[in-house]
Amino acid sequence: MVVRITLKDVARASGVSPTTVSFVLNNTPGQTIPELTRQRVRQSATELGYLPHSIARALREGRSRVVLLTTGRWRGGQSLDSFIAGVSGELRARGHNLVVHYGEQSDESLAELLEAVSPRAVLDLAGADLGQEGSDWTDGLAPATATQLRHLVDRGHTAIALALPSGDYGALVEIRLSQSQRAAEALGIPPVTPVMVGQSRAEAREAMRWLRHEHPQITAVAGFDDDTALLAMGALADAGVAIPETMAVIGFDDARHGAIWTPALTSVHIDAEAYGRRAACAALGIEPEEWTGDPSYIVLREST
Amino acid sequence: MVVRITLKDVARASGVSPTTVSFVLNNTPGQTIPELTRQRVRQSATELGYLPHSIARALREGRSRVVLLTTGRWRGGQSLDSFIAGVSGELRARGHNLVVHYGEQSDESLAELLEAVSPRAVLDLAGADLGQEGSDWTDGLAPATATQLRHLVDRGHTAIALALPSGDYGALVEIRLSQSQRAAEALGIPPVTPVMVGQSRAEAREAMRWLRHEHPQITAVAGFDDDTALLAMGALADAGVAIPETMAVIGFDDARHGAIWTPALTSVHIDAEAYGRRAACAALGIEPEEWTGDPSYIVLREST
DNA sequence: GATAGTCACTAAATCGAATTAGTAACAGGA
DNA sequence: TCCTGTTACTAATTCGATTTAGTGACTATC
Repeated sequence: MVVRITLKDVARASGVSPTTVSFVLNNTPGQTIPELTRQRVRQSATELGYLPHSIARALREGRSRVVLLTTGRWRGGQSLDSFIAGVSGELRARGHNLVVHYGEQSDESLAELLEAVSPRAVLDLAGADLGQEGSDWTDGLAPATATQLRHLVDRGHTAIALALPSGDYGALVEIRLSQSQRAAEALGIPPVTPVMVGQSRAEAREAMRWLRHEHPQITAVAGFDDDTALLAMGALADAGVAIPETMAVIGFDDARHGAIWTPALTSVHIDAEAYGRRAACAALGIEPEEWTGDPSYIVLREST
Repeated sequence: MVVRITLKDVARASGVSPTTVSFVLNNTPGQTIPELTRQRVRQSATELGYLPHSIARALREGRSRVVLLTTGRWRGGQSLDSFIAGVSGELRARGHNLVVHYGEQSDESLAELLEAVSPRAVLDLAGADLGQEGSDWTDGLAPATATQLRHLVDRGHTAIALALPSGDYGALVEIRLSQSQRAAEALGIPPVTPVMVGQSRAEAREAMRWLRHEHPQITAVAGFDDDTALLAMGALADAGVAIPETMAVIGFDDARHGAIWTPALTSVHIDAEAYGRRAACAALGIEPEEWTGDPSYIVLREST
């Protein structure tokens, strides 16, 4: 930190010019430098503990080797954590770093941030990348959605409701719904019945009352996420409905606290690391590695 | 992005040298520049939409106007969110930006990250800043801890257990415990009884059985956090204990899902924004603004 | 009228790495 | 012998803002 080792220092130590050092350390193609010299340079670089000053490099190259991830209002959930871990790991392996900007941001502050970091790329979970279908991340949810419904179908349920939250989840609610309908079709069951459970226990009770009155044939509720599922499950319990005997409930994205409940909530665990790695490759403009199948699985607890 | 407006452009537009522009825009002290010229410069700067290129600036100044927050394993909770919001807001107001690095990091990758971002300062929640007593953030929890116990005392409880999690919470468990003991003393009640509820429902049941057998006089459980409190509450419910009549339960840090439970969990809401702002000032080496009292309050639900 | 002091500026160096445009030195072919 | 090509390098410029060290022009003082 205090004394910075620069290209010049390495050049001096190895008896060549800074230019040559740069050529060697960057493996600049089209340069004819004998192996002996290369070794000398590399050795004194490691001996001195040379680390390229990335700000200088960024100034020259016009952008830094940092990728910025903005999450917007998106919060929590196991899958976000593993997604971030995946992005971060992949980027690191490719000489880059991940940096996360939290919270919703105005366009203005985003511009400032871009200025401040000059990232190589931006992964915007809040905006385009999450909001519209077709991104890796949202497409990644489709198999998980299918996993959720398949579990219920495997247990003999065919009339299924999808509990949806109200509040600021952006386009994600729509996406999950349409993915569920597609999955239902593929599984050969009738379309799922969407039901808004709102944010509070009272709203959820009302919603469940409506559901059981209007759709008495329904025997299972799939949740938009674990909180939504828990809200529905609590409301059903309040109404004296036996879970899972009369009504099965399954969550989504395996938030830790689903396990604490009585009955403990069955959920879909999404290993989003693979998506994270793919997203990282996409951000760097690299062809992503081969796809290794669907990384979502059921965490079986008591509610189904 | 594509066409960058530089100091030179502003200089050309306003008919002065880049030096003068820099002096004007940075309000460099000790410079005698008439107000008329200043206005001219400032006007063409805004007209052209000039934004200083912070990488160039960082290169010159030796560090960027970014503050890095590393969270380590610390996860979730309302208060982390508001803490981050506070830090972020304060920094922005002072011309800086916050960037969060998630996940535990090796020293090596931290060094890399520092290289990549050259932050003005680092706020390390995982390490020193969180782990040891005496930091703003952990000291900030003391009044919240007192709030938690005071609520129980106000409701007539004097024999109180503190439910603690197992797992990787670092020094925070110790800190909360010692703060609780201090608060208990100040409130004139006997020391709280620590009880490890573990991670699973089964462990929690065992812990609650032990607690009720060994300390039958205890009438209230305070949680390390909401998940811990919920775990304890679920175990008590399993054992047929009436909540809050026989045993009151209160959480900490008001995670959203506490409200979904039956009975809904009373908790302590911590408005950590103020702490965040103070932490930001500390990071920038600025004397923080005046302290405006304890920003924690009780969210009263059904469990107390 | 010489000197000092302010005013209103500017030229040039600087931060560190990347890169373009070279240049000596030598080899091989016509 | 001259010319072309290759090898093994290097000098100098660039990225954009900051900052030091000036420089003329003018005013005030002795």
